[in-house]
Amino acid sequence: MPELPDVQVLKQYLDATSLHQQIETVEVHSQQMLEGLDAQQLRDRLQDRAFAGTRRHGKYLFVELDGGDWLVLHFGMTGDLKYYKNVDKEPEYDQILFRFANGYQLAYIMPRKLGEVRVVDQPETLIEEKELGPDVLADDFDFQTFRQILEGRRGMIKSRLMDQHIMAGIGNVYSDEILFQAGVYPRTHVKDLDTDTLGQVFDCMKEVLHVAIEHRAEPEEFPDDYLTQYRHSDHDCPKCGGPIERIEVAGRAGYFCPRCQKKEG
DNA sequence: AATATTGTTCAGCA
DNA sequence: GTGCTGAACAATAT
Repeated sequence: MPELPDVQVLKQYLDATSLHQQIETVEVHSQQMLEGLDAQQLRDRLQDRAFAGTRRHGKYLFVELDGGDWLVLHFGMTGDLKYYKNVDKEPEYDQILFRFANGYQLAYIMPRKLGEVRVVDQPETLIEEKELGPDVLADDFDFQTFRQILEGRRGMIKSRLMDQHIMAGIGNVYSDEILFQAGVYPRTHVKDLDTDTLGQVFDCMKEVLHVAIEHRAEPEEFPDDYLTQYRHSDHDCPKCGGPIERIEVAGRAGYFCPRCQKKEG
């Protein structure tokens, strides 16, 4: 479930393993995720160059090439990265392989092939093209910004949190966790949230995302009162012990506790 | 064997 | 313009 925290962990992983090594070749097992260029063109753009650094915006990871271009990686719903040397460590569903001069390789893993890989001149090019809102963990994304973005907007808070066009990074799973920690019913309309409650949502958003990153985005390691690791089982609410309910919001399954998340704002 | 997932995009509609 | 719904995309686990 690569949402912001997952992508941030992947960024740290790539930083720790794959920077400043000469790329010998790029092996493309499926072209399906390539956007705007084919396998040969991708190889030509990357060969004999090195990854120089990374940036993240929302759920997108940007990898700077030492020649100036940027590789864009989106992980869809099932994407992952793995850095390894020996064939016995080779992961399944490695759709694109970046082979380095030191014998190691970085695999772009994507079992369900709904991802995106491309090359742009600047991250801003992609951000503008996709019309992405500001990254919710950016330093200048403060409560003022959050409130202004939501001001005058219609619809339900869960939908707006997941709207990449107004703010980027939050998906289905973390929107549920944020609203659970904030004690806000997912279907509450934005216009019905008073300033205090909105502040609560904002604080929980920053908190949940930071905590998730600290725990390497692995739900099993999250604090005991987090909902994420229980959202699929028939587990009771980790805060009050009551039953967890499932609802449809914006065409997706949302999980919440009716006792802890009251319907008024 | 049908169904639920996960994110993005787009068409159609209120 | 805004937002919702449903479909499409892929492939797997249950």
